[in-house]
Amino acid sequence: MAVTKTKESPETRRRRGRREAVSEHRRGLILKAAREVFEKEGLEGASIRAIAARAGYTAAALYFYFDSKEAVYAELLRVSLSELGRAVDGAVSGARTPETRLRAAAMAFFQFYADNPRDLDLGFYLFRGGMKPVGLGRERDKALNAALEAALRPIADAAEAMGAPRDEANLLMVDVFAHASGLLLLLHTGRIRMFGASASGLMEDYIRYRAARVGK
Amino acid sequence: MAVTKTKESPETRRRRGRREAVSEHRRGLILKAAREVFEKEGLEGASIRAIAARAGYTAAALYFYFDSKEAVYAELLRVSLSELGRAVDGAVSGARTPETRLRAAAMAFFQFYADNPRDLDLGFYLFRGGMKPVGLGRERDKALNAALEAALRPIADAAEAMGAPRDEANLLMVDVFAHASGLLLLLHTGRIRMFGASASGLMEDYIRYRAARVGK
Amino acid sequence: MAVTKTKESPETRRRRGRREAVSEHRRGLILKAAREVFEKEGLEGASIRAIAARAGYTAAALYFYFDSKEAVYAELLRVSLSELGRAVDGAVSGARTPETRLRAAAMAFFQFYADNPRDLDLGFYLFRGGMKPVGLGRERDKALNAALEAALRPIADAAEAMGAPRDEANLLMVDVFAHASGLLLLLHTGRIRMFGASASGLMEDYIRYRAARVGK
Amino acid sequence: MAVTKTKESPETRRRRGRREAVSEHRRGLILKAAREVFEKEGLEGASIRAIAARAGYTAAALYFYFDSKEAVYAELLRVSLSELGRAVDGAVSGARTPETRLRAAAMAFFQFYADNPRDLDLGFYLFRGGMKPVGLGRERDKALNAALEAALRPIADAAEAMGAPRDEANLLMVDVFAHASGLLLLLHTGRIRMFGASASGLMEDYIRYRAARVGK
DNA sequence: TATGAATGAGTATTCATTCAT
DNA sequence: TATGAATGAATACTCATTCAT
Repeated sequence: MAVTKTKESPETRRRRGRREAVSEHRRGLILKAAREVFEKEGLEGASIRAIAARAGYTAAALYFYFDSKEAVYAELLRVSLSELGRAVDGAVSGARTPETRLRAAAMAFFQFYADNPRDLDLGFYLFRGGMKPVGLGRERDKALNAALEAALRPIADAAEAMGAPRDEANLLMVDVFAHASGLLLLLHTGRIRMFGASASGLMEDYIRYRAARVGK
Repeated sequence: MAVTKTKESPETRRRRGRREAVSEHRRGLILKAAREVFEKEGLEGASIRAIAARAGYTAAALYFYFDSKEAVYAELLRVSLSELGRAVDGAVSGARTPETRLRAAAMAFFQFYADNPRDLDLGFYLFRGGMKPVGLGRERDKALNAALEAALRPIADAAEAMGAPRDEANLLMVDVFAHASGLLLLLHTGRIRMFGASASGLMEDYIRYRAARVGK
Repeated sequence: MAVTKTKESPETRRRRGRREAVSEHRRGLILKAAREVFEKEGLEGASIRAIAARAGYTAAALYFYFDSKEAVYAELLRVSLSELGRAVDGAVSGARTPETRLRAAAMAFFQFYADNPRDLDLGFYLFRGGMKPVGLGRERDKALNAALEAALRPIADAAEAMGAPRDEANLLMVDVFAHASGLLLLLHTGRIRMFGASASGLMEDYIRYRAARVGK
Repeated sequence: MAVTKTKESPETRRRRGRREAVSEHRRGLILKAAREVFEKEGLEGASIRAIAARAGYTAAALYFYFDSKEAVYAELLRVSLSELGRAVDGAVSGARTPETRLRAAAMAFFQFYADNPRDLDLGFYLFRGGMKPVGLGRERDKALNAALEAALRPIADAAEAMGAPRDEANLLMVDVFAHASGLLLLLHTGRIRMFGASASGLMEDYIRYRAARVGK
């Protein structure tokens, strides 16, 4: 280091704390702007310039807060997944029996994305250029995948509590994930309406019958 | 205008017919090229120039055959959906009982996209920028949706033949569509592998149990 | 190919010839512009935009004529080296004895760069970022190096004709190359003047004494 | 202004001295960092930010010690030239006769840059964008040129000691400078290897024959 | 019908520098 | 003295599209 670092005075510490808080806040504003642009323009239109402009910044300024465009999206996705996780956990915690926990978790997962269509897009962003995984860097990728899996985990846990062997519980979890994803896809692309069906109704039916089969 | 429009002479008509046939053929060549480029490079790499080059044309020349890049993709999708329809019809036609028809149709649908991932991308391309419908013009959109529905119809038909009321048969069809879509999504994004599951196995399980419930 | 290629009509051929000539001419104009920008702004300022602007084009248009910025410079350098070669060959061809050929070749090399300082820069461009070879692609690089060597070759040839063994002739050639380069460097950076010396005088002295030692 | 300027108290003066010493020291640390970055990344990679980071500073902080990026380089070059001077002086001081002094000085000059290629880059940096003098301000420029000349001076001195008139001694010095520069250029750009020659061998040959001609 | 030519808007990212604190 | 924040200009290159010929 270039200077001898003495212990921080309380005043200095306070100032630094304030500065960091402000910085964190601005980071948040940029993320918010990113979300908005992304909501209005879709993933393709969400250029670094557009995001910066919406946040009241120069494009160059964003690089002070994020390393790259990918980093912005990764952060957005991270937050999204953690909210998803909270939503599922919250739903599960209010349920007594394994059966109700299973249904609560599955429906919470479904409902989260039904209510926040853009979060679904965000999840799909990991797989850009058609369906080719994009990889935001190995580590970040792993962390995001782990967060997704964590959000789904309560489903498998409930199934196990109902007496399903672990493998079966896992398959059930994946199956629920798939069904929810499919319905959400149809829902958000207007195809459910096209067939005159109700997405959450279908989800509930599915989960009811699926749950009934657990452990048999 | 000063030009007197006379009725077409037979000779003129014949010539025009030939010209149109030739033109149609060249359109086909371009589509073929587009498919190939698209298969090799994915949606992102499939630029108008790349397609044109592969077809032995200049980029500018493509605009004689298609209005825009979108139009090329729409056409590709149209062909894809009609192939899907044929695949499903073919599978159904070999099945005797309604039950086997139901399973055959559903699995054919699933398998078509499992085998041709790019066709799935193409389907999703209609909803680019995440899930925002791109709208290639109302009419074209309608036609494509109709083609998709036609490909799924045998599923509902089989369900009806098994005794399900029309509404329920329709819902079943949508549900199958959703489940297949979800599994395919997971499959093509590597998430099925991540959870150690087999997509077509899950699809078969799903359809078996689903079929068992028809009419009850 | 998309169309059946029939033999070109004379009219078509003529037209194509004209078009190609025009195109070639415009390529030349761009190269000229590049040279000028490069002369005024130096290598650092010679951006693709600046060149395009000077040529009356959009930056994007340049890519119709050249694959990349490097390609523009490579072409410039190629022309420069071929002119250098011609200059040396011309000088040599007017000399009768090996001794005069040696001097003529060396002085022609020196004089070419003394008269055209920017061509020297161009040569150094191959080695950008300090002295790190940049490599315009292996093949192009090789071709340019070969052109340079060809321009110097007459020096070694003359030395051999004077009785020097091949190895010694080659070393002489390199030595001449080095001395000329050094003097030119000093000349173009104003250092010769700083020491009150005459670059071409020094070059002549050097070559005279050097020639006297050949074969001894 | 309303401020009464009083004579500095001894205490104030002492404090100021300490402050300046500290400042000078930190300047040195930055220069050291600059040198290191520059050695690792070359001129292109040596951004103000990279240098600052290595020195443990923010980019902005550098501007308290240097006026601009150019200024940093100028300072680096100044140090480099003074080291060059020391190297030459050291070599000369160990030599008894004028002849050996001449050879020692010339070879020390050559060897310094052969061993420290980055110092050569630094020298060329003054003439960036090809050969266009960059001008760090007239004065600085003059100082740097003087330092270079001082490093070369022993060569001319030795020649004079051998009996050469001053003018001839000066020309010899320039000629040696040129030859060394040329060989170094070829050496650092890989062209010596290309012709299968040894740079220091050629330098030694050159200086030997050149020395033999002094005074005749 | 097809081409060559050209454009304008767009991409992410880097950089030296400035300034209020 | 030093920092965090911000900027504006710059970079090479790509793309879908248009238009005169």
